[in-house]
Amino acid sequence: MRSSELAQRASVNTETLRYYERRGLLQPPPRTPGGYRDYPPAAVELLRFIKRAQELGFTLDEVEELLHLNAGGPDSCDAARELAQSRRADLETRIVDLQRMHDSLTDLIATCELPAADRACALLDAIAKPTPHQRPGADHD
Amino acid sequence: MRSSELAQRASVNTETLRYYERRGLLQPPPRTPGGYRDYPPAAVELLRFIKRAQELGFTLDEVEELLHLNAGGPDSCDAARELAQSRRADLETRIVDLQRMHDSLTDLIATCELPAADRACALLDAIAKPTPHQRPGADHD
DNA sequence: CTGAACCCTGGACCTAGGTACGGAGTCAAG
DNA sequence: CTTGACTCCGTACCTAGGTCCAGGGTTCAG
Repeated sequence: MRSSELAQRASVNTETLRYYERRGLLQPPPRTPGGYRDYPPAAVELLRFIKRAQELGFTLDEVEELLHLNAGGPDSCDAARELAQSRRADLETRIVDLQRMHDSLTDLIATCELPAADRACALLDAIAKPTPHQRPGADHD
Repeated sequence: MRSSELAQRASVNTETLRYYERRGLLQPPPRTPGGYRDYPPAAVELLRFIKRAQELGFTLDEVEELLHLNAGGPDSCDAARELAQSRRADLETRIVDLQRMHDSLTDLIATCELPAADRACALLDAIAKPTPHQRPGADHD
């Protein structure tokens, strides 16, 4: 199938196909006599794999690794699992970080909601200071 | 104080100071007769404000907004609070997304750990398919 | 006075993952 | 044969937030 058909079926831009090919993520497909790319039907699945993996937080470099792993033997499965576990650990760290930011913002907003007639903005003030989550004085270099 | 001193005290690169100035985030400081930037002591606090806000997930554009807000009257406090609330809502969304990715990866890894002598890699296989979290057939266009 | 250490500038470069553009070739319909 | 849609290619551009560089000026100690 042609670029635009594949692009449409996989919900990506045609330029993205070229980009992936340049990156080595997609095998260069055979060409028609006129020089047009002629993708096999399986390319749709492959692109969906890529998009799905991206959704799971894999970078394109990692997706490429996954793809090479897929081409390898049963040992590759262990390597793939390790990659997934490592990605999962990253995710856990990021979730904790975001949770902490979220809690800090909640504190900030609460501060701001205190009734105070002619206050300076407590929120802006509070951002400037070390958070209550940090040891007081820890930032005091 | 000089660029390098400020940079060191605020734990940023001196180039970052110039960058912030270019962006309008930092007021151009007065210059010494020799043309060197001469920052007031308060600049350290300002930079810490910026870095802290970034940690909280604000973009530099938003930080700039926050700074302008700070220069405004008491009404600005409400605007700042709204910004913080909106940022907090974003954070909530992102946390849920990451959590979902995390759960998907856990499923994937579990699949992979099933004993299966001469399996094809279940994980790679599983990524290619719609997740169990999605309606089966929803992806079936 | 000299050399080191610092600072100045505009502009290029970086990551990641694309997206857009211009000019030319191809293909199918009319 | 012409027209319009599609595709080709290389290259430039985009976001966000910086970072680095070359070539020059300043400052200070010795």
